[in-house]
Amino acid sequence: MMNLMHWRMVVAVADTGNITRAAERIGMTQSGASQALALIEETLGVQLFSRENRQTLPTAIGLPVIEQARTMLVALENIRSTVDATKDIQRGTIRLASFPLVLTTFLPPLLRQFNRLYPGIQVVALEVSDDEVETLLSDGLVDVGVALNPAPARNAGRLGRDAWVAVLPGGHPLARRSNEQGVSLEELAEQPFVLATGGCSTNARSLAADAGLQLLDVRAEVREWSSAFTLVRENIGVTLVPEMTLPTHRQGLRVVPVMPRIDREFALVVAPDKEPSAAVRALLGMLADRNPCGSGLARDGGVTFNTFVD
Amino acid sequence: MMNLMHWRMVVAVADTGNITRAAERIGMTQSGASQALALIEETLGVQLFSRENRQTLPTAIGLPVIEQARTMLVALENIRSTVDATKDIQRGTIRLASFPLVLTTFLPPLLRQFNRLYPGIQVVALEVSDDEVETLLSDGLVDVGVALNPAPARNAGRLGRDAWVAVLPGGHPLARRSNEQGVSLEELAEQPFVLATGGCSTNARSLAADAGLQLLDVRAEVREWSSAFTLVRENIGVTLVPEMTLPTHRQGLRVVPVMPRIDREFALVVAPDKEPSAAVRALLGMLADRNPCGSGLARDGGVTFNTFVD
DNA sequence: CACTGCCATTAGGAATGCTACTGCCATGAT
DNA sequence: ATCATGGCAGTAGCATTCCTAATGGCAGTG
Repeated sequence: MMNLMHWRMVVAVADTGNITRAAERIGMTQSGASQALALIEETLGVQLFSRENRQTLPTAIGLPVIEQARTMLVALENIRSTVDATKDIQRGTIRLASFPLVLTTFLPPLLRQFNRLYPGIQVVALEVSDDEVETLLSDGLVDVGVALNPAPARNAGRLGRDAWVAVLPGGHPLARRSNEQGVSLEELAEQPFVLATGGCSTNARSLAADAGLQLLDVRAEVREWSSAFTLVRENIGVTLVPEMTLPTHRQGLRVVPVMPRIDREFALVVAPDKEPSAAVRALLGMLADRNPCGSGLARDGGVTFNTFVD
Repeated sequence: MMNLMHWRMVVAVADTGNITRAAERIGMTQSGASQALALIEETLGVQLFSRENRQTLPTAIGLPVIEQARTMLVALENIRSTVDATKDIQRGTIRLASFPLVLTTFLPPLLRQFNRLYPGIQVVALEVSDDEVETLLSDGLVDVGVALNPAPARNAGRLGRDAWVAVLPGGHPLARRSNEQGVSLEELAEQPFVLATGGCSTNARSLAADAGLQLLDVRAEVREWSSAFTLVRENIGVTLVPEMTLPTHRQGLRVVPVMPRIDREFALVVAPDKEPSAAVRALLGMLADRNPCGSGLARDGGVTFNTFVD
């Protein structure tokens, strides 16, 4: 009763009204068909067909049973077509370009879940500077990239947003500012400064320049955020970093919001005027699914990686 | 992929997120579960689950497949409950009382089809006179009986109707009557008469009496219809019989309608104020199914029988 | 490091399921 | 009557499937 082949027999007999023809339709012996039927009837304890003289017809109990058997076979057929219809997301490769910050914060959980849902699709993440992403996309060297504040018209999958915050030594005069008041970019630019880039062209210096300012007293320029925090602890200067790069242990540090806020949004984008592959659409679809419901995306920073492999 | 047990595994894994627990839920080894899953995935050529660190979760393709698998299992469960719910029509006996005419005409095809649809139910037919049926019913000696012109209020299954016709020797004066004009009961009652009863108390004599007449010249009284036809052929007299008893070969006979028509309706009835069994309800249900659509009930007379056995 | 939870793999034995063959029954033709 | 035919059931045996038991690998965790 647990063998779907037997139920195929039941349906075939119902269709043909004849065990012998049902058997050859399925490609089996008449004997096997007869046995299959008998086995099912015995297991159910019910006669499903009346063996008439020249035909084998369903009984009153057989009729609804046959209907359910058809349902089972239709479901099986649906499974087959579902699998066939999803051939394009069964295997494949997505080349992804991202700058380090997002690559180590937003992307890991996303790509982890993507890899869970689409284990056949390999995501190759390329760590680049933020200003290289668009070039790679339009050159077709990557399929999807991380963009900052993308144009709304663009087919983008929102990853999240973050704000820049000031990090000061514990004893610094500005460290007494309340979280509500915060500090301004002007105030920060005047302080002895530890410039951290995180490998990004968007950094404290470019932000200041955007605001018509310049950092007046840069005491150090480092690539790693963690290096900057160490230097701030040592009272070398203040720094300005994306909120999400903050370490969990912050002894000796004071984090103060920048006012007015400097926000930016991260999103996955594809090359304009290019049809994304089914795999890429699946990746963007995951973001579309989860963003309306708000986050669900846990922070999971600190991981360094280049490739997600099946 | 053709083994429903495997699909039970798939669903159980989806439910528990854990192959080991799924296995013990179904009462199988972890090893077997793992193999079942692997077999299905291999046959489909698709990975349905991602083996995460501590749980086994469905992939994007797995999700719809699992849904269809559930459909299959639900259908199987429906089959089980259908069978359970029809225990009362799987075996049983119906005692049926009928007078010979209906027993040999309307009932054989009906009971044949009933036996096909409900092979577990034995129908024991009792051949009685028409006036005994109601007694047997109310005494509980039979479950269902054939009635003539039952009250509309009664829970009855219509079998069909027939009309009485006159059968005359070929050279008889009344034999020249057109089918439209027919002959009247009065005219017939005056003729030399062959009285055929068919074992029924409703016969030519009782019909005449109902009309305030009497048969003036009864030359023979026989039980078998066929005997009456022979006697009519021999010019012994005329006779009055139910239409359906007419032989197929009618050489030497002239069949003329009786005007005004004398009709009667046959129906299966149960004892009043008694709840019929499920088996009897099934039998009456068959008549209800077929009567609105008009007949379909082929004539199949001439068979003498008492019992229909599986 | 040991330990645990979870899964895959292997080998072997049991059960299942199919085929080939035979027999039975009813029907219909000769 | 007899035979031929069509359809189903029963049996033996073989091939396959499928399950269990045991082992090993891998990733977290104390």
